[in-house]
Amino acid sequence: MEGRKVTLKDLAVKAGLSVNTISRALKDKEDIAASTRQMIKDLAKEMGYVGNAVAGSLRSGLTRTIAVIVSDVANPHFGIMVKEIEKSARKHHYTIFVINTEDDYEMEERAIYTAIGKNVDAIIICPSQRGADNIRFLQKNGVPFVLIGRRFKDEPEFDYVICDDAKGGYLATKHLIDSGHKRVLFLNGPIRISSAQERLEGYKRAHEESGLPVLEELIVEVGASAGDTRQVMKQLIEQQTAFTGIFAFNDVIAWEAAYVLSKYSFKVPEDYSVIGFDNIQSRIFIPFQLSSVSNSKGKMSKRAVDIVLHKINHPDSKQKFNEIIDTKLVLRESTK
Amino acid sequence: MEGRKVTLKDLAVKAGLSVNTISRALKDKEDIAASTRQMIKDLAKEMGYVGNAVAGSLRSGLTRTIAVIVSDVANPHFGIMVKEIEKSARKHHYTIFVINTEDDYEMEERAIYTAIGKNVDAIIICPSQRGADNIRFLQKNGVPFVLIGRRFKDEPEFDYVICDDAKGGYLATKHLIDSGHKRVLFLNGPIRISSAQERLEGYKRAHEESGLPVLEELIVEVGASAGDTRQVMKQLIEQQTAFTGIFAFNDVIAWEAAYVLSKYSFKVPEDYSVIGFDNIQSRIFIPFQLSSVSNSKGKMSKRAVDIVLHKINHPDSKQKFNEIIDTKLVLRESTK
DNA sequence: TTGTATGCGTTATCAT
DNA sequence: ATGATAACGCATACAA
Repeated sequence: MEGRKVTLKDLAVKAGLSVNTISRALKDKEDIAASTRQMIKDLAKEMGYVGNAVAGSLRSGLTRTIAVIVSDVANPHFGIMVKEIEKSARKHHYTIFVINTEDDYEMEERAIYTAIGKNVDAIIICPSQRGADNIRFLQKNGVPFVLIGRRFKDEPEFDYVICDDAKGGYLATKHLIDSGHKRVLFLNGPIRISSAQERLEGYKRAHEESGLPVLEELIVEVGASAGDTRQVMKQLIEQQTAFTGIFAFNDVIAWEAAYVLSKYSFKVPEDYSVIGFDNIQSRIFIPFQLSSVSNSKGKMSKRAVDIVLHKINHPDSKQKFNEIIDTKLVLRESTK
Repeated sequence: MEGRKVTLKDLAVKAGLSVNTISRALKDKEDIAASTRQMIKDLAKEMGYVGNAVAGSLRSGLTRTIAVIVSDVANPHFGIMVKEIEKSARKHHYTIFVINTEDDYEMEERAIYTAIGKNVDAIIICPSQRGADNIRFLQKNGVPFVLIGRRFKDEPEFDYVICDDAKGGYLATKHLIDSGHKRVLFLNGPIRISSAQERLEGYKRAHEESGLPVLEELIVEVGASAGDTRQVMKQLIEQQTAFTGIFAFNDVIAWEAAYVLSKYSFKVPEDYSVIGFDNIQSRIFIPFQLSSVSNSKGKMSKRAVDIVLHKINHPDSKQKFNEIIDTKLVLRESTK
């Protein structure tokens, strides 16, 4: 019984009834004889009928589909968020498109066009922040959307869910300082990204509060591409830059930094304390017990779904969503 | 200019032309006056028009959408595959739905229904293997699909792309045996899964070739849920099961095993050699240099996309796709 | 060069 | 209780 998909029409012909009777029987409408309804349902099952949601959506205008646009699902940070978003969306009978942008502006633009073209009911996007035009286009287009993980401070109109990056950066840095580290290296992410800016704020505030100077040579930007951190760390070590603590923008960078240290026969935490951000350890068990900042990706993801669902269901609501999920320190064995 | 999405009709009204003139102008058909075309394009841009691909797909029957159904995107193994699939699909102007099954049979069934209902052009699925009915339904339904990473030996009709699990299991085990390990613990995945069965075959073959006995007490099944491996490892250590080498079904399990060993103050590779499967290290830099078996997830993913595209474009082709991608050993610092 | 009619699969409305 | 018809947005065939 392979080949073309079975349609309502096929069932109608087979049953000798009208398309519309079939449709309503399958939808459990009251005005269809119970016997007819049962007969039709049996037939549908037998013929392997699966409703064409696309056709239906043409009428209703809703596709029950949400686009999730992120840098890279292979990065555990986003992989976890996408998983949580999918799980939450599925509960509400939504399906998700996943599109990666590699944090590239043009890919982001194409992703947005694709999503709109596919008539998604909403978009959850972690913006590349190479510019705001893509997001402005979204806004203008009227598709409900919410930013996740990053925000535009200059664009108060864009709804977002982020974690408390400033607090996270503060906590991590303060922990190192309180443990006696006077020179804390910050391996930060690209500074165009709001979370990098805000974690840096936290880093600075922790220094100021402790009366320590913020040293520009200890604030280094590393790219997202694997291996970049290795390069940077090697150089810092070779030129004997002085530091004893390391705060990394995320766990992946922290791991990589720790690896380089071990290559130079340094021990963590004996010689260097290292702390990351993301707390991926709570999801994937890695034999390097990295201290980190937990940013509740599960909560962020769920909120993002709730927000877009709210916007879908209340198109006229003017409610603003500027949500900041709390962050907290998770100490393991890489700091002392 | 927020609100409803702009349609061809909106443009038509605004331009004082028919819907169809607009449609063809935007598609660069030859029979539209160059001036009109330009005017329409400018208008479309100004009004933020984005074509409704869904409506079009109702006519063409094609949605340019592929469903990717896997256990869990948050697992780096699947995260990497999904990323590669998306990348490859995007090149061909396809968008992907991602649905997680948690390896649950009913969630798998719902995932398949959802995918078919959304009219996807094809499905790439890593089956839960709790039964073959779901896949048989797919087959019956006529949606092009291909299995990825797992296969059904009893169902030669199902196309698949897998890696050479038997060879991988053999290579990993043989490497440990050749290094002098006489008792190799196999922390295997759920045995219902074909890749677990086939890696086990390799494990056994390596033993037989070396004249070593296969000891049932050294073959242990661990669940996918995080923490499961910890439990199992603790028990094995506490009851002083004798082994010096560990071959793990995947890197995540290997990491977790290594962690438990370190908790008991054992050293890797001095006290125990550990080898995993997946070679995630090549993508994510982790400060624990795990030896592993590379299964070319990038290649598998690309082939999976190529195969379903072939099936989409040649609906009448009877070509069978039973592809086995080579595996190879990648030695790092966790074995000796 | 442009407009009109039709159909994709479904559902809502209005008949019968 | 069931059937006929229109409509969703677009693309195609054909008419003007």
